[in-house]
Amino acid sequence: MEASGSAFPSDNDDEDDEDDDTMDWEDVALPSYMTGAGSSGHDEAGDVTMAEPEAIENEPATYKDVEVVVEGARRPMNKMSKMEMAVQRQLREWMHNSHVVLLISHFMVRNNWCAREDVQAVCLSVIPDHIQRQCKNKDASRDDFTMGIKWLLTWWHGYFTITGPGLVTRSHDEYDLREWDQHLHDNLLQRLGLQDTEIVADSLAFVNCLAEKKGTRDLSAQLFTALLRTLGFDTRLVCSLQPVPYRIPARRKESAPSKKENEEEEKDTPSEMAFPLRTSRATARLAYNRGDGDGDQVWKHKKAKVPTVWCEVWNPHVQRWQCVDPVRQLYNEPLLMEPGVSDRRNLLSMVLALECPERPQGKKRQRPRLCRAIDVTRRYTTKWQRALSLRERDLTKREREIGWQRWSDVLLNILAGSARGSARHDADVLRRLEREQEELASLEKHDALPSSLQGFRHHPVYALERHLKKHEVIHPPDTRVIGHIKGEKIYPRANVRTLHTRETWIKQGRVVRDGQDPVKKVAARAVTIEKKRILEEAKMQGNPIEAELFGEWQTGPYIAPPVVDGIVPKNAFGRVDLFTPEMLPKGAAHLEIQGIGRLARQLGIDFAECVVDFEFMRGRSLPVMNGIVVAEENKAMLLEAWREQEHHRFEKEQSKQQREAYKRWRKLLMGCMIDAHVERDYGRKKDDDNENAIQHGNATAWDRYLREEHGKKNDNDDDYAGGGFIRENDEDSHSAAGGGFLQDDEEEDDDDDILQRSKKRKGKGRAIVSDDDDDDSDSDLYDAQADDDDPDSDDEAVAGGFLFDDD
DNA sequence: GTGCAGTAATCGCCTTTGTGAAAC
DNA sequence: GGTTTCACTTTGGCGATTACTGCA
Repeated sequence: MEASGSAFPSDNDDEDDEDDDTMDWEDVALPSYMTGAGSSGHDEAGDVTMAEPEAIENEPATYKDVEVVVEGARRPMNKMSKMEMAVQRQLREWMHNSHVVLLISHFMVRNNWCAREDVQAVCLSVIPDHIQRQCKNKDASRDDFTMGIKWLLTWWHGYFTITGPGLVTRSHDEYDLREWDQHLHDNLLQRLGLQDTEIVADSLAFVNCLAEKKGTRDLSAQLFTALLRTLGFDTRLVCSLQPVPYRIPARRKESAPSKKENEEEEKDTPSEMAFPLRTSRATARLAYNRGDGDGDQVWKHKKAKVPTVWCEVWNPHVQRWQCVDPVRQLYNEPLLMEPGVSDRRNLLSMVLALECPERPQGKKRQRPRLCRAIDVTRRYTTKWQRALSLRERDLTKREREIGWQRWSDVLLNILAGSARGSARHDADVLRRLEREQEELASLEKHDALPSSLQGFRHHPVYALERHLKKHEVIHPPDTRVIGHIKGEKIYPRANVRTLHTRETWIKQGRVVRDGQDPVKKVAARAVTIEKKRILEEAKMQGNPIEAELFGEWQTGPYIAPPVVDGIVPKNAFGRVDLFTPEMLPKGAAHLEIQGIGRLARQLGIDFAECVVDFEFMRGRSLPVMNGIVVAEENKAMLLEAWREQEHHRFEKEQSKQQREAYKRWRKLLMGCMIDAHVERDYGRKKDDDNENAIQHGNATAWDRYLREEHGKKNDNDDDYAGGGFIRENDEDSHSAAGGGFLQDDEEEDDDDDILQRSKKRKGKGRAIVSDDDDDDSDSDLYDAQADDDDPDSDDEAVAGGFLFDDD
């Protein structure tokens, strides 16, 4: 064979040559970029270099009738893989969830401040007398109650100046994480204009804002909550959380800027993006920048954008919580607290009402208990489903199947339940809570018929045919039509049924009954390479394959053929499908033990591997196995054999370990003996000033080792009783009572001797014993002398292990 | 301000039965 | 030499959904 610069070739190895002689090779001419001929083939140093990718792409190589075209990169460089996207998505979710927790903590701290006695004392000093007098009559009648709140709202409107919006929603893009790394301590928030609310260090600074009479909308609502509590109103601080979204908005292609984009560009500083208002932005900005007193009127106007913090007061006359917006002077107008759809700085997803924290009775200085936070979102939104979707992504099908709960649901349950469990609420408060929950639940159920087509999408009660998914159908066909909208029929959502292919039904343990016609046919889909080829071929022949879909009413439970004479019925692949436990053949047993199939084969027992699922890898579908299926009558025998085999294996393993241990000990001892021999025969010939030689005399290395170890022990503890090797020549100097090897020249280590010796030292020693009954400490030091009268304590002190001997 | 249609982007679901090398 | 175990690798297309824009 000749290879003219071929990359597949032939080293001049003799063996290779022999093999090559039997093969029919063909000479081919390689293009210049592969042979290295031409200018780019070798660099000046003579190293082989790669040709430019463009050259490869532009120069198709032709080998007789075969054309090879090297394609460029299939995926654009900036496009993320699915896995990268999943990682990014996970990161965003963690950021979102963390932000939610931090915001709740923030509002809980503020809520606690609103309940402090020192804060309320300052509040009382600023509230005019006539309002205080009016509020004292709040329990007299419904009108007095309402009037007290309205007077307070009016006074507050003139008293407090709004300087900013408070916390708002910001997108991921606005937080440049690279900058965070570099300037974390550089008050970056303020510099980037992301400081939406004032920094209040403690309750003193908080109440100082009341004296300064100005602050953000958030602060206004928080201080107003403190005022209401001061006047004896049962008040909750309500906050609509504005965390960073877990979803990234769709990135638009670069095109001519729209009108709105142009408007955005007009903004001078990032901070102004945080103040969206329906009233002219320019007016608000000018007023705010000037710092004149009228600027805040823009925030307080009834048509101003909705704030994210407000209050709720319990009205005993109507037995309901009523909302109070101190910023816009609104009372009991819950639906006006919902932000407009165009307001992207205020997304209503989770509204929490923080109750007044209880202070433990008789302990004024003690911290208040954790306050209860109730999810009251449904009271303030007409778009409940949208609020839920903004909270958190839906669980995937798999997550639902394995019983996961939404993170936000778990969190809200904890927030609502923790205080319920810990605080001492009277029956009245609990009843009030239950009633509120019922009221909120009914708000969801009694949704009015939507007025737009879009409103029917995902509606829990109603459905339109146009919104049915690919695998959905209205069943039965003669379902009663509830009404019409713009000429389209409205059906009950309960009659929307999901369809599946035969294979999908089998995975759910159901099988399509004989003679059933498919309800719907859709284009078949393929994922595996093999299936794709089949589909493509069918398409080219003009007969595209369609997938047949069936409804649950057309299926019945899957019943596998039974076991006969110990033989397990198998599918075409020699296995048993066991996607659900009900699919187990009658008379069979499922053994979920890995490797038991081998034993069954050895014993001549018929069995089949179990397929419980499929997974996808490299464009192929692979079955997921879990154990085997055998005939029920063989189960006991097989399990017994398995136990025996395991026992045998365990013993074998143990003896192997033991052999290994002996081997290592032998090696160590042999080494020591050789060392000792060398030392004895040649060591003494060394220099006389070698201290070791003089000191140890004829002692072997093993002896020296033991002495050194012994010496170390003496340095650490005068008496060692924990175990190991101890050589004892002097009774008074050492004692070993805890275990291990005791070598005593004069006496055997019987218990009486040990007790006697320990009693000699009793006056001096102490032992560490543990006392599990004592909650305050895990272990206590007992003075042995103090327990002189208790004979049991003597034993315990000895057996405890540590004896300190002053000798 | 609201709803609708169109567009673009994200994201979840569907699919459905291996292979070769190393270890035992 | 036969059998078992382990590692390999993280598709990709389509439909549903959502955000956004312009228009009525």
